Amino acid sequence: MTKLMAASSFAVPCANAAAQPGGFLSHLGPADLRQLLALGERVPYAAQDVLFTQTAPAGKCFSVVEGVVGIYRTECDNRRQIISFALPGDILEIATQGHHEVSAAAIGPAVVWEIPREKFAQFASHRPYVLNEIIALMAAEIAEAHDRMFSLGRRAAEEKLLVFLTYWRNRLVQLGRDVDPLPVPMSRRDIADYLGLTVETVCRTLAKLERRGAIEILPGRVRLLDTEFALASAFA
Amino acid sequence: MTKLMAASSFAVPCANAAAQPGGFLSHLGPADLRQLLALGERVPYAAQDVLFTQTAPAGKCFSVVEGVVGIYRTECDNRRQIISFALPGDILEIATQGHHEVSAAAIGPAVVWEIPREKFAQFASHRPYVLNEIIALMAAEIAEAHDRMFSLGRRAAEEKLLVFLTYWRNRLVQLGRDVDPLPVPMSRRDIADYLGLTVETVCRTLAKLERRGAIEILPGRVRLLDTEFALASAFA
DNA sequence: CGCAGGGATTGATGTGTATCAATGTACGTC
DNA sequence: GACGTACATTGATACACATCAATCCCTGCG
Repeated sequence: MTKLMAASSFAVPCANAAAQPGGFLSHLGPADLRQLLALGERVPYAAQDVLFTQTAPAGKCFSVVEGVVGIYRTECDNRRQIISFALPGDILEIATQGHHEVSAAAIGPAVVWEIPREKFAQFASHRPYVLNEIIALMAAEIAEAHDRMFSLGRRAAEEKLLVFLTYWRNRLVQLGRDVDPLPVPMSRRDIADYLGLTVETVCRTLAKLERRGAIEILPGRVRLLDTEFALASAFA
Repeated sequence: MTKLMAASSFAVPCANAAAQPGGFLSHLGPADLRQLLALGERVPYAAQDVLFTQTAPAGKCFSVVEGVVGIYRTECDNRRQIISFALPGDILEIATQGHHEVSAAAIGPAVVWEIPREKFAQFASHRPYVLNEIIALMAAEIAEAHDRMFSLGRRAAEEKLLVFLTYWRNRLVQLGRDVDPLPVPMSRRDIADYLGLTVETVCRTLAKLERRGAIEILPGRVRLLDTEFALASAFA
């Protein structure tokens, strides 16, 4: 298994970046894919490293290969709202013109595939079907943003946490990860900034859910026990 | 002035829908534009009328011609989060596949230009440059969604109101509207559902801002007096 | 003109979450 | 193995916003 993975990674470098299930350009042929990958480069990041910051010129687009990348917007007074956690296969800033309007930082060690914007534009310009892939990708991003707005504006802390945990589990399941003790690589502060809460409220609410038997808190992980029941009133 | 507007509306029916400044397909030539418009139809709606609802099949896309349309997501228990207020020139559900994941309703009397999805897809299929317009449109929508998430997650009620009012003024300015007493056609409930607050908090916060001399509340309107100062700490 | 109904406003009160503060815990470094 | 630092947790308290309730106001309608 491991050998197989290594072999295919060697044959098509950075295959993860583009061929993740449900990920970007999954419908591209191998020839296109190889050509596209050759235009970019693999860049490793350490935990907390910043990929790009809002207001900076958007010269490249990015695709997560390994690890988790936090996308966030900040205000001058240290307030931060995490927009999303990007996982392998996710594309960042693919249609951004001019300047970034968000920042991105590695949650833990991460590998990112980066391609200069003009090279990608050139690649796409004589492959019209790529544009449709981009549109589908952005449509999914917009739909997810709508979910987030509802959660941020209309859910209480406990429901925010439960929705987040089940969402996060589903994302990892789609990547074929083991989620029985669900890995939670981001800090409590990251979760708080993602949900529009404070660190303390996140801790307390998780503790409350644990006392109730809905979850079990482990170092760096959370075991989901009864979240479907706890969320019964939250889904239409 | 009025005569001129009427004349040009006659020459190119529904011109508003697509040729709004900054609106969709503003770069299309007149021939393309006329052909596209012929594929759809003008539909009038009364206040509160529903254009489409979430989970319904997304058979058409929409462009607001007159009035304001609220885009929102609801939960079974009456909770509602308004995603955005669509104004003339705005396009709705242009890339939605399958089912709507939001609902839309007219805030006041409105006119909407509607085109069957497959007809539009056919129109776009042999005009690759249209796809780039769509991508730019969606990129702007995503950027705005990021703003909204920050506001919903990280701003207090007063700041939410001030940011909303200045945003709304800017949007109307871009449409060439008179904004000195700023028209506010949506109800307090709509504003509350847009900002993630309750009706009462919206009323109270507006009253507080009025007492402070930042705004003046008029029937159906708000005069902005000192919002830039009041927002001094809110912008980076 | 009087009535009815829905939105807007204001008040009294409750509560969820933030804030402030302290302690606990894990991990990296010397 | 001791220390230091950052993160996590828990407690006490404050406050912003929600909730419940009443009144006001405007508009449409008989």
